[in-house]
Amino acid sequence: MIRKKIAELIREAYKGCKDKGIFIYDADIEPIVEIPRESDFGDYSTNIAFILAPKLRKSPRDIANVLAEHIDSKGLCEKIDVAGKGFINFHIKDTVWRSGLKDLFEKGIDAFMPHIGEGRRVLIEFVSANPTGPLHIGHGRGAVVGDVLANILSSVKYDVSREYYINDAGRQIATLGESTYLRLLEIKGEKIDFPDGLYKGEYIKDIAAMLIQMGIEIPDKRDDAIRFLSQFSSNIVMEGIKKDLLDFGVVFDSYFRETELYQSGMVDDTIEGLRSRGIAYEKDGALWFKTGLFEKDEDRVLIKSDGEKTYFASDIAYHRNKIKRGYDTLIDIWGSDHHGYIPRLKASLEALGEDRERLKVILIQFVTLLKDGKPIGMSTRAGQFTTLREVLDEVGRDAARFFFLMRKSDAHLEFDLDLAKKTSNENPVYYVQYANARIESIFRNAREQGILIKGITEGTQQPFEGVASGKTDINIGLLKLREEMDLIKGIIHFYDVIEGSAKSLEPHRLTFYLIDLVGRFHSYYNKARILNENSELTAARLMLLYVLQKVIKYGLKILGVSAPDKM
RNA sequence: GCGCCCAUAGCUCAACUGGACAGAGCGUUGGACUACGAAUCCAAAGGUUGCAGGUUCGAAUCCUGCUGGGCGCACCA
Repeated sequence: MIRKKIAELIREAYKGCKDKGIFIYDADIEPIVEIPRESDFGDYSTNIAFILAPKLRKSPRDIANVLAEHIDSKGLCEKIDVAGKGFINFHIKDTVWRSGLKDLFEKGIDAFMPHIGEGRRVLIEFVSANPTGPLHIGHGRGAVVGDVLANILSSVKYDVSREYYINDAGRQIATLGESTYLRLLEIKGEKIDFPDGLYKGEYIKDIAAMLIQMGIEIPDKRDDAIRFLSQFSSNIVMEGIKKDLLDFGVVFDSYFRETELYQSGMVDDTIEGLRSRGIAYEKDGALWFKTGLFEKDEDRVLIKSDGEKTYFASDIAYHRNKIKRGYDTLIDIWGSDHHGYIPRLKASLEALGEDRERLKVILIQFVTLLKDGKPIGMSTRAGQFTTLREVLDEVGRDAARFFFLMRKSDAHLEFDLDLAKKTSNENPVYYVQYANARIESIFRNAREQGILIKGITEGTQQPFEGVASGKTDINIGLLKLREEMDLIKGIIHFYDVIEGSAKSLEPHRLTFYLIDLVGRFHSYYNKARILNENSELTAARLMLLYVLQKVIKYGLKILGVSAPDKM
């Protein structure tokens, strides 16, 4: 909120200088306003003088001085000074921070959310694991990143949909059917030599056993049986996946099936479009896509010489379909091992006459599970992968989600099972949740002490009406400890964090913010008493905690982590 | 061989996308509860940001070349 105003002040000052003929450079400026590391450098700072220096042919320091003189802070700033070689530092008045707090108290958190996504539709496609086996830990990471990103984008008013793409047309499903078939024969007493390339997980045996238990008849002919079992097994597996996701707090708006693309003719249609534009050509009996027209990449096959279409073909059709459904931005969340696929998919969008930048791919790096300080290997083939379900059962949803959000997604993640399980100070999840519980506890004590607090409930705008002294007005001017100011500033930074997180598509920023925010609270708590002899001061401090708790809960809600009142 | 990603305190990671003296947590050492929850707080120690160059007012961040790790490069999915 304040940050934007600072940027505006700089723009105005710049314009003033331009109008006066002090600066002879016509272009508009987009000043970068940041929060300096050192508190001595003020609350906000800009490097605009450095940017302008080469254009104005003056020293940054001179430009900063002139600009600073022309900034009318409109009562926002205590002082504005020029430091270093040309930074302009803004020291915001404490009263401004406090009234920001009061605004949040009176109008609620939502009222000040930046509406940067207004009127824009986003489709986030994630997880999209083939229904051939249970979700493993890597899928879990992608699931959380996608889910939280969707929450973040929603909070800044994007119209967001979550979609799961089911590859149910390819060979993998047939392989699944074949695997089930063999297990079935095995249960019936046949000696089976299980070939490589089939799925060997225990869950296949479970499915086979289930078939027998339910007395389901399968077709006699092997091919028919496998076809039947493919469908049956993948449906069972898909149900399991949905259940895991649900328990993980991830719910999709839609499931899109690859077979639908074929049945509706969208794949053929798309291929025909590419062919007629001369972007697809035949060679060696196959149909190729001219990736080379758009990327430094090899041409790729759309239709194999045996007439079968590749995944690439259906993926193009799928993304075209997404655009047709009216989404402005397409976000795909993939495992990082698919990175090589990005150029050709973007190229295909371009080939279809779309803006390739509409597609944003977020890569999720691998997760290494640690137990007793040692990595646990995982291989789907060998059937000893570590499933999301196991991790969920082991450490719980809150810890699992939080841990996945503690790294930026394109970095490897070491997931320490033992640490995530600990209910101790080493576990950052509890650090944040504890703050909320602590605040709640203070509210409980306040009530017990007879400090009149009217409904600390959502939607009530004046929760502290009639605090002890009988006053309804809260004197926020009493909040002047350094720790109180740090906390207030932290609260107001929330909006910058959300916006930054939404623009960069980086959910982990919110996690770090929350840890930092509650750290400020814990320090404050140890420094000052909330409930004290001075009833006015008590009221002011309770109000501060009230708003703080709202922000913590809001943040945790976005992360999909619970905020228990007692723990 | 070509391409993408990563390398930051003993460990796990940040650093607002090029900003000012590189920050947290864990671990180590020392301190703070007979009033609001010690799942907390305060303090100290800990760094040539893998190496070598370059770009500029300024580089962990951008460019080049190495070293070491991950992943891609199918008429597979």
